[in-house]
Amino acid sequence: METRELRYFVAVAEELHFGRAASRLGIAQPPLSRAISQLERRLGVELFHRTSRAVELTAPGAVLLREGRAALDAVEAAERRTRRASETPGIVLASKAGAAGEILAKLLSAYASEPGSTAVDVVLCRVGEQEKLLRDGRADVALLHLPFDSTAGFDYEELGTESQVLLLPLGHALSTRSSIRMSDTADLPLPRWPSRMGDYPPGTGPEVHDHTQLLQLISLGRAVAVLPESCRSQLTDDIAVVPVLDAPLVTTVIAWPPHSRSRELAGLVLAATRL
Amino acid sequence: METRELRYFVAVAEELHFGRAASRLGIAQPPLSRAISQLERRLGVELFHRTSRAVELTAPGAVLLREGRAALDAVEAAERRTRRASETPGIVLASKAGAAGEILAKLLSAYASEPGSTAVDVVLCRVGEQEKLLRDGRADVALLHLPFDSTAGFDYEELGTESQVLLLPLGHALSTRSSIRMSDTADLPLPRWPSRMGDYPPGTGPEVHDHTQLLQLISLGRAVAVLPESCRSQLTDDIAVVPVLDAPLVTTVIAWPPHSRSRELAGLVLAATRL
DNA sequence: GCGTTTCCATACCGCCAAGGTATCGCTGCC
DNA sequence: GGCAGCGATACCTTGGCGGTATGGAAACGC
Repeated sequence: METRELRYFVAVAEELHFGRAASRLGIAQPPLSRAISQLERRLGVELFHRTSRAVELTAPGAVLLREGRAALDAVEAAERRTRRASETPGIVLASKAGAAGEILAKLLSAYASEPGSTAVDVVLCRVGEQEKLLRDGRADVALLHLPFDSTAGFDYEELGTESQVLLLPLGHALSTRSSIRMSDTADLPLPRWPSRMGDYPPGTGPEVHDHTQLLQLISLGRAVAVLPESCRSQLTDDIAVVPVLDAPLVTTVIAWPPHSRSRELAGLVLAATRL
Repeated sequence: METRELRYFVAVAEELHFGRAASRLGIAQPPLSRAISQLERRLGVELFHRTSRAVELTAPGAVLLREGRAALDAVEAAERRTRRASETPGIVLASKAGAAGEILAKLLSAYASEPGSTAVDVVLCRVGEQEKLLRDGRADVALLHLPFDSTAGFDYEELGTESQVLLLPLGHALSTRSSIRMSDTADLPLPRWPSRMGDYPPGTGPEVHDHTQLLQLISLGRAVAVLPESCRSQLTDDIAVVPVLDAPLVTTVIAWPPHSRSRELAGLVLAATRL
């Protein structure tokens, strides 16, 4: 199977519409139809149920969508990492924007002072995107937060565990409590994280993509949030903090793709575990 | 990058010889030369240092070899799993030949008696090959033994831990001891496992690929081995068993690729953890 | 019920690029 | 210096990829 065929298949599987998929791919619709049926013939598998009115995935088609996306990410990663290996040396670290600020700063300065360390580019991404960056080669290593992010398919080391606190706009009814329980947050406007990635509890409040955004919404009284207590260091004084007694503990981990074991990466991981 | 280009590159990188790589690929040498230099031009990266006498990988070339192999495995896995999804339903489980016999039998019968279970094909492979099978889609799930096999890139559940014993031909000087230490095995002909995969301690004895082979060599007095104690159940009576006090504990785990979460697989894993 | 629209499949054509053969050019060796 | 080994280059042929035009089936409107 060629990556071109896979890209075509994924486009059709995502759009469920040959015309739209074709224009997304920048080709005409007939060659796309042909390419797909050729792929089906070569695999000996029917990938789509199609009537002239609707296109839908078959069960094997769904398998190919899952596996094919992973394969395309792997190919993309190979290409990107090869290019990077020939250009500027250095490591790309992905982290959620606004999260892990303290530990990230400490890690960077600790690693920088090691002998033989290289440059570390930091990519601040949206919540849950670190996995994708790591998978498609845009990043070499990432800071994740269990149990929200998934370490599926990566090697990792745990860096620390912390409890969570509730962030409220100053003056909120609960802001004077010395502690609360998760059940107290049931009716509060907790943020809705993008559902595609990560495993964040669903909220009823506004949709947010990163912590900076979230903190601003809390200040404005439009949201509240349960976050790891290390976020205290970045709070403005118009946000109140209340410990949540029974929130799940959050573990910060440093994760990397299992086959990439460069010396630089090993040094960074070592520096991280020594924090 | 197309998978064809990747396959060509990997062939040349492994052979370090355009002629041999070309014949391995079933094409003539000139198109291969052209394809590689075209790949280099498109990537903007020199992948090989070549003189008319020798071909060797550059640093970025080594990166592409590592990442490219993983990518090709992922593509192959996508293809194979799609084909399998359309044919016979069922799960393919990989296990080392001759190892994990007892736990494997228990697992199969436990899962088979569950409601809604499907057929499980068992692939007995050489030591250390389970990872490769899991990675390229020939298997859906595997039994691994830590700390020898690597779970890198897989999800897994631990099934049990056991200590190790030394297997000796009957009549060997050490066979009457009630226990020994690793240091006592220093001069013994421990087997040499294929070094490509897994993390087995290097031995000085004959080269072996699976446990059946190994047991036979022990009977013949040509080797001794340190194995998990559950192997006792398969021993013939011409092999003596001595506990090794300070050998590393062996953990049997059931592992699967992180993105494949079918209901059947979940059932098998659940049955395994309940053993 | 018939025209219309919407989509995917088919037919046909042109062109690029992949593969083959022949040969060159460099290098190390007898 | 002749020769053998090996990668690069030159040149040709062709398969297949992409494009346009069109067919044909299904839903929809009036």
